[in-house]
Order: sequence, then structure tokens, then C-alpha cells
Amino acid sequence: MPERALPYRPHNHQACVAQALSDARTICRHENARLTPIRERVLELIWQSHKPLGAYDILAKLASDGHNAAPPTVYRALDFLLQHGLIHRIASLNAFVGCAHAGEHHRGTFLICRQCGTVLELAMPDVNQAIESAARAEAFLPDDVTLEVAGLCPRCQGEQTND
Amino acid sequence: MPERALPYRPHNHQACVAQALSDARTICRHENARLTPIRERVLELIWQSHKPLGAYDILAKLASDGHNAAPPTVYRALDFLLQHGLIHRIASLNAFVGCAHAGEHHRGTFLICRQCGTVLELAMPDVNQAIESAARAEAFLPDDVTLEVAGLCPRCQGEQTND
DNA sequence: CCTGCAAATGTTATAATGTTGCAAATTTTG
DNA sequence: CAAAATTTGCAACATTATAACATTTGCAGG
Repeated sequence: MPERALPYRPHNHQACVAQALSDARTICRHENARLTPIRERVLELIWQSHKPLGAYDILAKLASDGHNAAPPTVYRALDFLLQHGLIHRIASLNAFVGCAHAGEHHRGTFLICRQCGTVLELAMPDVNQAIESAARAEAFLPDDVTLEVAGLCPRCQGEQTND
Repeated sequence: MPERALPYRPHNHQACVAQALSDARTICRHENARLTPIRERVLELIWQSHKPLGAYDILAKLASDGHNAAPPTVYRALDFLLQHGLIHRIASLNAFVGCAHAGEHHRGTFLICRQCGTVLELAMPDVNQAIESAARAEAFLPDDVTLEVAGLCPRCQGEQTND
């Protein structure tokens, strides 16, 4: 029986978020990038959920902070976080998740539970290698790979009707 | 030097579209599905472009046919075509392309040129196999794989400023 | 034939997602 | 401090997608 990866195992999520923020601060310092309060807050909100958060979900959470933000504020913060590899965009959901390997310059694979919405990021270097080779075999110059798997996470298999 | 795949090679696109429509009719007959005029017209419009077409692009083309359609008409036709595997949705573009292997029940990989927008569909059974194994190794039950590669197609490499 | 049901389409309105453009504030730099 | 650059605020708008309900069409059984 294989070990079960986070986020399927219980863990101290507070600490997990704190770690992500701390890593982000380090990365931004190294890259001379300004992790401003808004950007940091958006990153924190994203990390507090293992489920992808839409831009307007983030907007709503900021609003309940008392911060009366407009869409561009959120999209700009998201752009910044994407550019610095601190979050990923899930194209099939129009939503965002914290990057589990920030600062590693990688292409992630995402396992997305269509029941509970939880997302697990995997690193699959061999698969990405194979994909890029196949692209180049067509004389195509690959630049970015979107790889998302929808299905059922371990917890949701067998309990089909829940959320 | 590898052979260059369609659609990068010149070809008789009229015939290519006609073939796709003919295949679609056959498939629908076999599945007792009704390829109505609207559905067929939408499929034709999508096939006439090697570039992904957005729902509202289709809407506009229908309008210039003289068919005064509203969004739900198009989205319903697209749902039908998706369900019968006659088109694919490109999640990273919110757009649709004709399926190059209709009726084969496959998962496609898409090479999307970010310069000219052309899309090439590849079948990569080994890669899909590897992805699904990796998912199952995490006790995840895969259901659908989205695999899209953005980059530069052969024609657009070297001519960076064109469209 | 026609009647009644199911599938498909029409129509209006609205929701959800994302962008443009410009002004004000803040931070950095010289 | 002053100039330049970056970041944020803000209003309007553009694009993508769906909900809800009315109407029409295709078709099987009486």
C-alpha cells in the first residue's frame, strides 16, 4: 500500500500555510520582488484552501476582510504570484492553487477531485520530458504544458453522493 | 527530418472538412444521435478553422449566415458535439477544435501555437497511460486528462513578429 | 391522421470570469 | 527632496457561460 500524499492525509494546515508564506517571502527577497500586503494576503487565502479558489472567491474573501477590492486588484496579485511560481492556475477550473514546489521552476501535474474539489500537485518529470519530446518530434517548440487530471480522490471513492 | 503532420502541411481543406462531416454523420447514425442542421453547421464552422473557435466566434459566424442565434443555441450544439467526441474543448483557450480521431474514444494532446493559434492534436497513448498510472499510484481514480502544450509551431519559429 | 410525449430550439435575462485605461498613492533611486 | 517607476484604486466594459421558461419539431402508438 503506497503512502498517501498530502493533502489527503491530515496535517497541521496552519503550519503548512505559514511555511508557504515564509518560503514565498524568501523567494521574493531573492528575486527582488515585492511581496506586498495584498499579494501576500491573496497567497495566504489561496493556501488556506486545498481547493482551487476562483478570482471572485478571493475577491469575496478580501471583501469580508473589509478590503474593498475590485477585480483588477485580484488579477494583478494573481499575475504576480503566477510569474514568481508561487501559485498555479488550473485551466480546467478557472481557478488557482498554491504551488507545492515554489522556486523549483517546474511543470506540475494536477489531480483534481470532481467530487470534493481537492487538488494534489504531482511532479512528473519523466512524463513532461516525454510530452516535450513528442512535441519536438512534430517540430513544435514547447513552452508551457498544461496537465490536469480530473477524477475521484481517495476519500471520495465509495462515497459518491457527498461533497 | 521528420514528416510534418497536418495541419502544418498544405492540404485540401475543403475535402478535409467534408470528410469530418461525413464521419460525423456516420457516427451519429450509429449512436442514434441526431446531427441536426444547427449541430452540423457548428461542426462545419469549427472544422473550417484549424484554429480553435470560441463560442462567440461561432455565434458571429452563424449570424453572418443569417441565423440569429443566442448563446444557449451554440453552447447546446457544442455540448452535443463534445458528448459524441466530435470536437474537443481547449481549456487553456476556452475554445473548440474538431476532433481528429472522432469515434475512437481517446484522450488527445494538443499542441497550440501561441503565435498563429493553430492546433495540432496528437494521440499519445503511452503518455496517457503513464499519467493514469501515476494518478492511481496516489490512489486517485482518473477520469479525464487535459493535456495542452503551448509553444511555437514550425511555421512560426523564426518569424516571431507575425500573426 | 392526430395526439401526446420527448427532444431540440428560441428567447430573455443574468451570472461568472477577465480586461482596459487612467488617476492616485507608494516605493525606489539618484 | 525630486524624478521615475511600481503598485494600487477605481469605473467602466468585454468575454464566456448558464438559468429559466416558452415554443417548435420529430416521432411512436392509438
